Amino acid sequence: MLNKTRGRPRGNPDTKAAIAEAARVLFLRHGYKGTTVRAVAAAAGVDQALISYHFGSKQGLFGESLNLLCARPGALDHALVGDRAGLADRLITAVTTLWDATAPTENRMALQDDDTMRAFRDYLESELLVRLAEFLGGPDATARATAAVGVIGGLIFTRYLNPLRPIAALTPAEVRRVFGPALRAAL
Amino acid sequence: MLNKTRGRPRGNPDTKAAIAEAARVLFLRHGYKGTTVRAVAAAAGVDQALISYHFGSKQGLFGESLNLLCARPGALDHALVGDRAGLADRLITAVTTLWDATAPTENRMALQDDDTMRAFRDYLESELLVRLAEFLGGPDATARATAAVGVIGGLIFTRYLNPLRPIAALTPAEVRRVFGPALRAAL
DNA sequence: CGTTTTATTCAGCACGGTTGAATATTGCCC
DNA sequence: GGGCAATATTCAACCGTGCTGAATAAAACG
Repeated sequence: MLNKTRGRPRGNPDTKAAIAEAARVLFLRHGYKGTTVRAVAAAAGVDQALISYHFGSKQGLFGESLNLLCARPGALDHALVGDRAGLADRLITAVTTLWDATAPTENRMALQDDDTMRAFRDYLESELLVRLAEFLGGPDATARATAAVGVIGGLIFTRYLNPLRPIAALTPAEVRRVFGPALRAAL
Repeated sequence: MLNKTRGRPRGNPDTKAAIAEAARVLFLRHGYKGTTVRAVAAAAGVDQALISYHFGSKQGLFGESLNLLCARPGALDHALVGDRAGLADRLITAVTTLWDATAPTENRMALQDDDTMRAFRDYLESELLVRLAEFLGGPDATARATAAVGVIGGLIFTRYLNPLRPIAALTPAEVRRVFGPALRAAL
């Protein structure tokens, strides 16, 4: 696209990382649909085709550049150790700290397109739910984990994805107080 | 597209309604992104251009063909009369019957449309929340109503808007059993 | 050194939403 | 009732998007 000579470049620049970084910024700012492959390529100073080459598809780019952030594996891990009594509070705290950090108020609505939803869903379903059930143990572990995921999903939805003013305005401590009983009941 | 003579057709066929109906079916079956304007036009037996003409845009079509179903006002009203003990169950039942009816089993769609989200949010915020707080009464009525809306929002989100398989697969009775404790705790 | 592998640009395809022009029908007004 | 604007429709084309295959140049490896 831009007169950079064809063929492999000199040195070994980590172009893939550069693309991923540019993509991360743009995805957070404009959402999935609002970010074109060409725009990412331009921001990274490379040709559009490189994205397909390195990441296979726009989906792949999205996953590799953002999943680390949103569905950061192990982000909730330290909530899943310790006593059962404090579990609910630890989970809520983990959720609020994680999301309050990654989504700085303005850019929350950008996470509303369907591909983000899918990534998020997969995370809740195959990561959080099974881990929780594992941690809980017992006969109705799955049912209780399901209920808990429902409550946590509700928190994330009503506070971050489609923020209701009264819920988004709460401080983390208030969130704990408001959602705590429900989550404890679910577990 | 198909050799139908150009210009205005005979009689006054309600083509706009036909398009909306075809769109409703396809949107429910394939979701927003998976439904092309051309496909809707073909299903309705008209030219693609007509949908821009009648609805302005694909978004507009989406809104007009589906919004009526989701934001049905007063749908939860009869849950808000009666004793406090059965309130949680009545609310959950109202939600499941309402949404199970509008989205035929398998193909729950992802409502990622901005306008739909906003309408839904406004409904939860200014209808359900204040009504609930009113019904509950007492000093911390608002806090408890907020928590309840969070739980209900979680149910709707994880079962209908962005359906997690384990939750979407539950029967209404199971939903009551799983979400009941959390909602009762919130109230 | 020669060969294979890898990283890159370039040109272009296929598809999706939208638009402007052409055209036929209805509905209104005198 | 006849003329004329408004309306509803098709057709053809545009522009942006994600993606792909060919060409090419540097690196990696023997």
